[in-house]
Amino acid sequence: MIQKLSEHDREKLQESLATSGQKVTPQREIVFAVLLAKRDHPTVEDVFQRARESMPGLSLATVYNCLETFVGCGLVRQVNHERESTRYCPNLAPHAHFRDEATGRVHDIELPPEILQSLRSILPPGFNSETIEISFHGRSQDHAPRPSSN
Amino acid sequence: MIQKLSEHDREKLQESLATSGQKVTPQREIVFAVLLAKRDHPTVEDVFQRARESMPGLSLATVYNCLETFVGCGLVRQVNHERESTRYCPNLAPHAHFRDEATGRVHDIELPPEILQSLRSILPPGFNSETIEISFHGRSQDHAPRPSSN
DNA sequence: TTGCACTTTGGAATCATTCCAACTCATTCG
DNA sequence: CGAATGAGTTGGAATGATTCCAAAGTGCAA
Repeated sequence: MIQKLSEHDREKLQESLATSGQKVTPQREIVFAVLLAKRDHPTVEDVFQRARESMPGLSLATVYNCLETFVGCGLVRQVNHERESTRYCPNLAPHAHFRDEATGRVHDIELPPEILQSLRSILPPGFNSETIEISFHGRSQDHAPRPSSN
Repeated sequence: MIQKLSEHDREKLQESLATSGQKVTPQREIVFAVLLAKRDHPTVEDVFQRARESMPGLSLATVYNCLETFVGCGLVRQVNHERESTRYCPNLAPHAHFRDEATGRVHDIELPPEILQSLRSILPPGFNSETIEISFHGRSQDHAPRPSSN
């Protein structure tokens, strides 16, 4: 069972929603409380299950709505931005990706070894990573089709 | 229409496949050629469309199979590793994620501002990024449930 | 009380991906 | 040669996450 929001968290919720003309509802309170209660990066389904313990009538659609709302007003982040079709690239050198939100295009960004190295160094002991994925999201002025080198 | 593979690329294909006991087939040649021809990070559907121009009977399932095979033998990379359910987290401070492949759990990794800064600096001029997503994939020794701070 | 804007809801629809059973084709073996 | 084997391919069905939609609910303001 999920604890009620603290006064402070309720205010945060209320304010964030208000800035985009939206309201606090019992459903939103519970969904937000679920996210704060256990920070294990739950899926929508997880949130749904947990929230239902406190509000059995809650619907899955509402959970989707709440989460989208929260992301929209900056209360919460999505861990997997990339929920579109999987893309493939034959560039095996270490590189990052830049996704242009205007065009949907994805560009390769070269990744200097020092950076890769320093990234690896921020992992706490006991964490061993085989791959690192880095993706930038934004806009680029480069809208011309680039030569497809080979 | 896709150009045939160069001798060199065909060999690369042949060797990579051979190491995992697999063979070169016309379908695989075309799919690989499609990937090399235009390095724009195509989706499976894109690859399917392009490959069909050269081989009208090709099926979508085969394209999925080929791509999976290529990823398996290291010929090609997937741009979006994260093709599972979207996850959410209320940690708004800049941080990276570490996904433990053994448990499926996702951990937050603190991200020092210098690193964030140096990452931003590798973007070529004209690229403006609002968000950077960094995710490590590997194994961690930390399998104990961590206290869910709040 | 009525109207309006925002919400919630359940079910249908969509979309990427996976699964599966039938089929092809080259190779091996008797 | 002709059957058996096995990797590979195929189309269609199944799955799973997510989105869409239309109907109903909930204040609040005029």
